[in-house]
Amino acid sequence: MFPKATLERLKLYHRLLSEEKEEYISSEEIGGRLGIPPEQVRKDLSYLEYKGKPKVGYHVKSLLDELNRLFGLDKKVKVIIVGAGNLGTALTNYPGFSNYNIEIVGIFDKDPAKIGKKVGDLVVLPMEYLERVIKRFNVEIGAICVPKESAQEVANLLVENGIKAIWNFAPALISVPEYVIVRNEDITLGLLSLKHMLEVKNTQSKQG
Amino acid sequence: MFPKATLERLKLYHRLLSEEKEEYISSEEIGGRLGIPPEQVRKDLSYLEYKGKPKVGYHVKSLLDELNRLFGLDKKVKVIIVGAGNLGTALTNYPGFSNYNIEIVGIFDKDPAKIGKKVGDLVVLPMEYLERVIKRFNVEIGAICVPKESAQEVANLLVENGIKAIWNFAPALISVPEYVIVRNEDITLGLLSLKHMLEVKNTQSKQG
DNA sequence: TAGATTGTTAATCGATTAACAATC
DNA sequence: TAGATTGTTAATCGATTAACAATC
Repeated sequence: MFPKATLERLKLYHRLLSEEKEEYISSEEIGGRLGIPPEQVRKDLSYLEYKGKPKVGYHVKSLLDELNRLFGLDKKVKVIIVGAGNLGTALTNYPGFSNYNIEIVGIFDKDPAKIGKKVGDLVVLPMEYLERVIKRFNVEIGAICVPKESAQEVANLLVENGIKAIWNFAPALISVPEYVIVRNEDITLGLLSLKHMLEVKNTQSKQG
Repeated sequence: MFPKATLERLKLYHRLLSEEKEEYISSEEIGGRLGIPPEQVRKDLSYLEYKGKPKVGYHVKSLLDELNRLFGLDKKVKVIIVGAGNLGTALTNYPGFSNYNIEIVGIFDKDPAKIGKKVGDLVVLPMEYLERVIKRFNVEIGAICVPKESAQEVANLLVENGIKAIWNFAPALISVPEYVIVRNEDITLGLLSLKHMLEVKNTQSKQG
């Protein structure tokens, strides 16, 4: 397939194109807005089936369609969320997901105080309902929004019940069988990057 | 300095070492747990001042100290959060931040219904207090937890008030002067990765 | 000492950049 | 047609891997 780095940039192009109002866009324009050299943009897009038009640029809608297909956005995917704390609630209520053709069909918690509470259109269910909901709605993705101490336990439960991919928001390493996809969204890693950049900048300004 | 890819892995080593109970750890062990070849681990660690001991491995505490210094975790940094919705609340209440030597000193919202509400030990303040809090506490990082429509507006406000780094949780591109550091935590990009991996796996299993 | 593990140099691989040809 | 922009090939650069020397 294409380079890992290219895939990362294709995600950025996708976001940019989703908000683009013009009919055509050039590699110069895309690159300029994202801070990426236009040659790189063209190279990246050359991996796709869709071809741009010399002198005109890339047809936004066609290119977006191609990227949607690539990212599987043309197929609906069901998601459940485990953990009805602030993060799980934020995720459930996130307004942008409809654009990505995913549907949140359940939110779970083990805390009796949270069970029965309404979160958006959903009602927080006890963990015992996990299996039923996964099977009934054919859920493919499970999001882990529990404290890191319970992350592995929840991961095991999701795997046992046939979930295909885990979206892990807990700042913890989880181990799963190799056939299960894991995507980690550990904000503490982001924080390390930020602090590092601040640190580098501070020491540079002292030296320079 | 060292490669960008190395820095990313150093963050993973940092997280792993923070939870390690043994006194020494080998590159084999680190790599095994993170799915990284041990040669790569040694190469990465060779960029640091700290040296491991042949036949013994790396002294966990010393290595962690070195990484803490590298990431600027030995210096306290103040953070404010703009947006007191579920995400801003989740971030404010996040229990792990004390380990990273950051302190959340304020949470802001423009919604009168949210102002005055308690979030952890803090009280949600109106936007007018932003400047005062930033100056008073010498705040370096501002986290944007508002809907994407307001993200740029908030970013401008933060920049005007002298914030050094922006931690952007809104799924939007924001533009800031080049001297301001931006770290984007756009979960919609993570979602694209997940859907792509599912898509690839599904088409592979159909073909294979 | 022998053996295990780190550290480093060289070789390979992959990604980016530059140059230019193709094309509308 | 001339000019602008894409697409592609080749050259460069950077990161990973392999091999092995250093060392406790």
